[in-house]
Amino acid sequence: MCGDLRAEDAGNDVVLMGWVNRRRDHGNLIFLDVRDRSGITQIVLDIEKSPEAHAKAEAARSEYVVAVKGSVRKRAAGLENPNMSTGDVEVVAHELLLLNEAKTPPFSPAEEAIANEEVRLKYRYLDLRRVEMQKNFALRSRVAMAIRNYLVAEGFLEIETPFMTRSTPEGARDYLVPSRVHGGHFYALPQSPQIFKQILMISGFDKYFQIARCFRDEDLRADRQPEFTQIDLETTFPQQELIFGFVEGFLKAAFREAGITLEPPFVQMTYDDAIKNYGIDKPDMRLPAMVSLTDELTSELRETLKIEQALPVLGFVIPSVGELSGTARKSLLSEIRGGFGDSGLDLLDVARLKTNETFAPLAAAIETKASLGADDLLIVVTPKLGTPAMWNYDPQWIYKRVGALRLTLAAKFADKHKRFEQTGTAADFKFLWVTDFPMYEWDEEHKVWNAAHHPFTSPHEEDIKAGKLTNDKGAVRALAYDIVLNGTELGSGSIRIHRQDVQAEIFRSLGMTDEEAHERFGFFLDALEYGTPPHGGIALGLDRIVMILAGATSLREVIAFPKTAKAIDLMVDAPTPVSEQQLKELSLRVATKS
RNA sequence: GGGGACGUAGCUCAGUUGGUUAGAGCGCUGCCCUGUCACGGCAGAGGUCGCGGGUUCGAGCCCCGUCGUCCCCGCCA
Repeated sequence: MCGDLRAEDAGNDVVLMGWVNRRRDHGNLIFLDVRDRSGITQIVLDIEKSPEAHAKAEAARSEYVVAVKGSVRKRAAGLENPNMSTGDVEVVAHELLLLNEAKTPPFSPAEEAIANEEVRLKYRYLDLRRVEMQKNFALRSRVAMAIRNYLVAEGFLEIETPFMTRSTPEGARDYLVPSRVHGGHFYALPQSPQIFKQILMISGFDKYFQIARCFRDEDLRADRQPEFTQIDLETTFPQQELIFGFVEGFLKAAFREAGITLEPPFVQMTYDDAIKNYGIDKPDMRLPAMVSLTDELTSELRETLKIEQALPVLGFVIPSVGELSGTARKSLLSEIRGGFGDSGLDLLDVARLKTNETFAPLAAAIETKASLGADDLLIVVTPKLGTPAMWNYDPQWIYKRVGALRLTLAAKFADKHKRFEQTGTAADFKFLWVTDFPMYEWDEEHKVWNAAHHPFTSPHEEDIKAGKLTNDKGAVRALAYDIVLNGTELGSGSIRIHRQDVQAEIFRSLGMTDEEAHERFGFFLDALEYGTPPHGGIALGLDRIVMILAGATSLREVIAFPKTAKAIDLMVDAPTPVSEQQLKELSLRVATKS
C-alpha cells in the first residue's frame, strides 16, 4: 500500500491505488502524492517515459481516485523527503488510470488547518479521510480488540442484549420506539444493559461482557453523545477487588495498543476523601489537591477577618502560573469574586496579608501548608459570616464549589502549567478508583432521596445493620465505585443486591410502594427469587477511553458519525419528520410541529 | 430551561468611530515551467457580510428578533 514502500523495495514493480493528496505540476514533469489508509507515496510522471500517463496526470485533481502501475525507485541523493515515511523512494509511473473524478471538496483532507465542525460533520466522509481521523479510528479498533481478547482470555462470554426493550421510569430520559403491532405502546432503547446483565448472572453465565451501544436522551457535552459505547461486564461472587483487577487488566491491554505501559493497581480513594481533597467525585490528579486551612484560621483570626467560624477554609495552588501583573491579578480576583455571586464565599488575599504585620505569620503558614512555589498561583476561599442555606442539606457544598473553581482556573492556565499536555508516557494518565459512594442523594427540589448510583446497588452490610437505611440515609455507603482518568469519569459500577428482601427494602427506602416497585421492576424482583448469586460489575465508556488516548477533547473525534450538541446528524440530516402514512401505521399523531 | 463565544469568498480569517467599488492567505480556473514535496511564475473568476426587521442621508459595523455551530450550568438513576 501507499505507506509501505521503503528503500529496499527499489526496483520492484508495484500497483498503487488511492486518492490524489496533492499534485505538483512542473510542465513536462508531474508529481502526484497518492494517499490511502496506510500513508502517502510520491508518484513521478515524466512525459518522456510515459506520455499517456503524463497526460492523464495533467487532468488529475485533488481527491481523484487513481491507480498507478510503475516501478519503485530510490530517490537520488538530496531529493529524499525526511518528513515522509516513504520519503526515500518514489514510484515512476508507467501507467495511470483515473478511476474516478472528484468535485473540488469544500475543504481538503490534505490541509493542515481544519475546517469548522459544521462543515466537517456535513462532509464527514471527507473529514474522515484526514490522517488524524484515520489514526483515531485505527486506534479505536485496536483498543476494542485488545479488550475483547483480554476478557475472553479471562473466561468472559460476550452476550448481546436487546436494543428494543422496556422503558423504566427512572434515570435518564429514554429514546422511545413506537410499536406498530401494539398501537400506543413503546419500546425504549436501553440506557445501559444493566438489568439484562444482572439477569444473565441469575442465568448462570459467570462472567459476561459486551461492547454495547447505550442511548440516553439528555443534553449533550463535549464528552457526552446521545448514543455511546460501553464496555459492560458483570461477574458472580465478586469482591470489589476482583472487578478492579479485570478492569485494570483490560485497560493495560488497551493502553498497550497506544504504546503506553500502565502499571496497576491504580490508586484508590473513598468518595468522602475525593470531595474533601478535590471537591469533586472525579478528581484530576494531574494537579495538586486542595488544602484545608481550617487549622491555620484560628477563631481570633476568623473574628478579625470576618470569616464564619463553623465552616471550612480551603486553598489550592495552580502551579507555574508565573508573575501576574497588578491589573491582571486584580481582574482575575474580581472575576472569581463575581463568580461567587451571593453564595457567601470570598477570597482571602494572601499577598496583601503578607504586607501586614499582624497577618504575616498567617500568610506564611498558609503558603507553607499549600507548598506554594515561586511561580505558583495560590487561591484561598473563605466563607463569609452567616451559614448559607445549602449547607443544611449539603455539607460538602463548599468543597464542591472550591473544587469547581480549581478546575476552572486549571483550564484557564493550562498553557502555563502544562499539566494537561501529553508526553506519550504512562505519567500522562492518572487513574483512580473512587469507592464508597453514598447510596442516596437528596433532591432539594422534590424533597426526596434518590439512588445515587442505581437502586440495584448494594449498601455496605454494616450500614444496613446499623439501621441507617431508615434513620440516616445520607450516611449510607454503597458498594459502588467509579474509575476516573485525568478528571474524566471513565466508568462506574457496583456490587449488586442479590436478595429479594433487601431489594424490596431499598425500593421502599426510595419512597416506592411495593405495588409501584412491582409494576416497574416486577419481572426483576421475580427473578431475584429463583436463586440469585451475589454479583457485581462495571461499565466503562469506550469512546472516552479512546478520546483520552487519542489526545482529543471531544467524543466527536473518535465517533465516526457523531451528533451535534443539539443531537442532530448533519450528514444524513436526522432527525426528520415522517409521513402521515407512517404515523398512522404507528397510531401516532404529532401534536405540535416545530 | 439558563449563560457565554462564534457566524464576512469553497476553507481559515482581517475589516478602524457607521462613509467611495468589502480585503488577505489557502483553494479554484487558464497559461508557463523536468526535481518538486505547503513547488514556483503570470493572469483570472469567486460575496444574499447566517436570516428577518428597525434606526440612519448612509449599516458587515448600531438596535430588536430569529436560525445554526461550539463551550459551560441545569440535566445525564
